[in-house]
Amino acid sequence: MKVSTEVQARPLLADVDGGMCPSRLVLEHVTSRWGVLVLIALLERSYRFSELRRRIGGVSEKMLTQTLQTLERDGFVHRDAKPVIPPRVDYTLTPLGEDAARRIKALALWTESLVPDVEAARARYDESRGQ
Amino acid sequence: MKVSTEVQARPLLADVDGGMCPSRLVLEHVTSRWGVLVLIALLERSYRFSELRRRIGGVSEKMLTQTLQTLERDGFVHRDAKPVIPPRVDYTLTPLGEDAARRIKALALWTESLVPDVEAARARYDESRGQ
DNA sequence: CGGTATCCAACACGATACTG
DNA sequence: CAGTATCGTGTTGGATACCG
Repeated sequence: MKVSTEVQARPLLADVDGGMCPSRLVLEHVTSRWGVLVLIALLERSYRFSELRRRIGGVSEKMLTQTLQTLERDGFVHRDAKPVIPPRVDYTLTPLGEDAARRIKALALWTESLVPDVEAARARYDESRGQ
Repeated sequence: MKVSTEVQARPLLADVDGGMCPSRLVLEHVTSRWGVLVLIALLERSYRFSELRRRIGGVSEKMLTQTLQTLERDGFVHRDAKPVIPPRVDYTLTPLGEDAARRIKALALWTESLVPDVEAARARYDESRGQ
């Protein structure tokens, strides 16, 4: 039996041979530009496609589709396509998605609260060299 | 004085006129590919440039430099350049950076714990259409 | 309505070479 | 050692047009 000579032999989020580690991919999906906004929006209620698009604002159809597909594939979002005319598709969070959304929202709120500090730090940094 | 007519008038992380909102930028910096790894590494101790580069692995000089500069400018990382020959530069977390790093690390750990669920979800998704 | 397909510009990123 | 500068390329993401 191999003795554990190294604690944390594979560092957190380290890449594997050719490509990113799986957890890095998940992290990327839930913190992606539109992924964050989708998760936070769906936390309040379920949305239809175009409704969600208006709710978020500034997202192209392509990117919203792509984001929703990725989140659905990862098991964060449930897609409910009703076979009616005109088509109607509702998106909701799965239990996993709710967990993710709450964490991401907390992070987003913390980030917002941080903005003044960060902008002050940037001003200091820029002034100390830009001048 | 302006009265607050709208609760949540500007949705969380919404973009402003031409460009991303400030908090989105901060979120992007701390969750960026190398930003995450830098913060987590510096949480254990301070590192010199090349030391940090080896510790992380797979990061180019350019990207590490860029990441460190961004994090320094935002006030998450402190850069201590000692005027000696050969040059020696130590990087440490600021108090703000420690806060960020702990949150990011928690998120990363949660993400890792999630990988089996996500991979199972993906397998289900792919099978239900790929076939 | 809820997508898909295609095109294209912008940029992120790595490799390499060079500097203080 | 700790960067900076430059270049080339692959990916990202928006606009547009079309489909069931």
